[in-house]
Amino acid sequence: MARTDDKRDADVVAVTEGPAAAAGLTRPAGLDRERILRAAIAYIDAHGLAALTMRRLGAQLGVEAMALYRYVPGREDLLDGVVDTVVESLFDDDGRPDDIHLEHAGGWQDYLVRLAHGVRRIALAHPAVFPLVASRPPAAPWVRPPLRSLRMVESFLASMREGGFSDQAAVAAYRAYSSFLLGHLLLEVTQLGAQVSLLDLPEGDADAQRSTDLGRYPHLTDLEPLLARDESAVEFEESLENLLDRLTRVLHEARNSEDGAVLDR
Amino acid sequence: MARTDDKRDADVVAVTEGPAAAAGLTRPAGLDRERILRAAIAYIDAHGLAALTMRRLGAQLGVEAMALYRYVPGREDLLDGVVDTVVESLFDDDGRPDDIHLEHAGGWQDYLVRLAHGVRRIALAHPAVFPLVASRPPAAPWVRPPLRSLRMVESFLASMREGGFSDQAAVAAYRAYSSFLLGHLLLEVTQLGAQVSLLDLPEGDADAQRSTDLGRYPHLTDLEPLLARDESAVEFEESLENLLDRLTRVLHEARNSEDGAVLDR
DNA sequence: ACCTGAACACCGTTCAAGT
DNA sequence: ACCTGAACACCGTTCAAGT
Repeated sequence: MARTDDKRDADVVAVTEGPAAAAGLTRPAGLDRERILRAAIAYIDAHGLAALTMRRLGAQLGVEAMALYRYVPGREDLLDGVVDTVVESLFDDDGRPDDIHLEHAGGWQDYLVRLAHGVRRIALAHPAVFPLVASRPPAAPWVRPPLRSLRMVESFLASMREGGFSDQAAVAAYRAYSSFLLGHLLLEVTQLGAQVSLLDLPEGDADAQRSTDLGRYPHLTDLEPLLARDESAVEFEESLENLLDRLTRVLHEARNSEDGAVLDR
Repeated sequence: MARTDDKRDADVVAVTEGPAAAAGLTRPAGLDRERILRAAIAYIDAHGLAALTMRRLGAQLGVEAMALYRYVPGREDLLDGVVDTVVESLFDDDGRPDDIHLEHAGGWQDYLVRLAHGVRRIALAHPAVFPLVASRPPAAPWVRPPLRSLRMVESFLASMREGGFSDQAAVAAYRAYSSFLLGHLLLEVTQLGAQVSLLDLPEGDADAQRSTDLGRYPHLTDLEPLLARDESAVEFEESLENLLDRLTRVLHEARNSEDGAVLDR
């Protein structure tokens, strides 16, 4: 479905900044791993992950699919690259004036808040890409949980240690924090996708969804208006605050009773 | 890769209980939506999601791929069925003597603990299937977050209301609980997959992973032994307990100050 | 050096045909 | 009624060939 034979839209990538455009030779060719990755992200954002094929991505770049293999070993590696690009975009301050670099200037609590908001921002900016973050095998599998961005893990651990967390507490904090972030954002992003796919994919059986007989589910029926409300942003802030409170408590308790009864080794 | 031409293993489904096996006619044919779904789950567990194709699933069942379309509208629908089957397996007590039915007998706290353990059990039993739970579009998209099992949402809401939670508090609890559960289990399951894929997919470049130069990541290097420890089970219990404490606090606060300053509407 | 054409082995899915 | 064969449009990927 959704044929687009009538309209050639091979200029999605033309939405670049413009500095290299004046060079003169970067228009149709100038293939490049980074350009391919950016095009892939744009394509996934526009058409969904399932729609991204090597052939279509090639066409989008004005080239045959086979040309991509000069710069990318294969489709799986391409997806890894997409995830890495999106995650790393946290660090190159792309025009965000406020929460500039993710340094640990304002203390660990401020850092965790800024990091959470940063990750949420990229998740909402690329809702169709974000699930990949959770499903791709990690860069360093021995890190539990593995987050694919070692740079982010490193930055996290540094902040917590600077903030006075013991080694064990820093690692425990990393785990609690990353599972909170992943869980919340994945659900939020799935919601976005669900709303879209209702108007998009099934093409007209939106009532088939509503006709799910809720007769057997009185509480669900009853609470539908509350359940349907989108409180994601508020809940995100509340959960984040709660997590910070918990971590702060752990830190203070450890300071008062100055023995290491946390874990062995 | 991983050719298995030498061994015909079309009897994966033969691991059924045995009552209908005595009927005599269920051996090679007897195709059936439920049988197909069970075979699909077994296949994903054994070979991963990416390896599941209609053709291979057909072969597994001793049939051409095209025969499956009599019982399943297509691959996407098949995957939905797989998710639903796995999630609903929570409710048919499949030989678990202890945490029997998910009724709200022991109060809502006991219920939440049993539900969490039940979901964790099926996640760990089908680690390759579980990510689908998070990525498939939900049955009722207007439920936020959408969990694909309306029965589970209904059961959850009933328990909380019985426990004295207001409508708003019950819905808020549902959201906090489901995002905790999803986040934790997804990370845990990803870890499992990462360990497996190291020995499985790349076929010998396990050192390529370790050779990721950690020189630029001093904290990571430093904390490697702690980060590599699998404390999933403990962390799961702790996070769950913490969530329950929080919910209990909310409930009591609401009882003491008997006004509804929670939300508007 | 960089891209293409043709080819290979595989997909999901349809449908007329077999039994 | 239930399954198959052949076919269609599409995949990812390889590789010799073009420029």
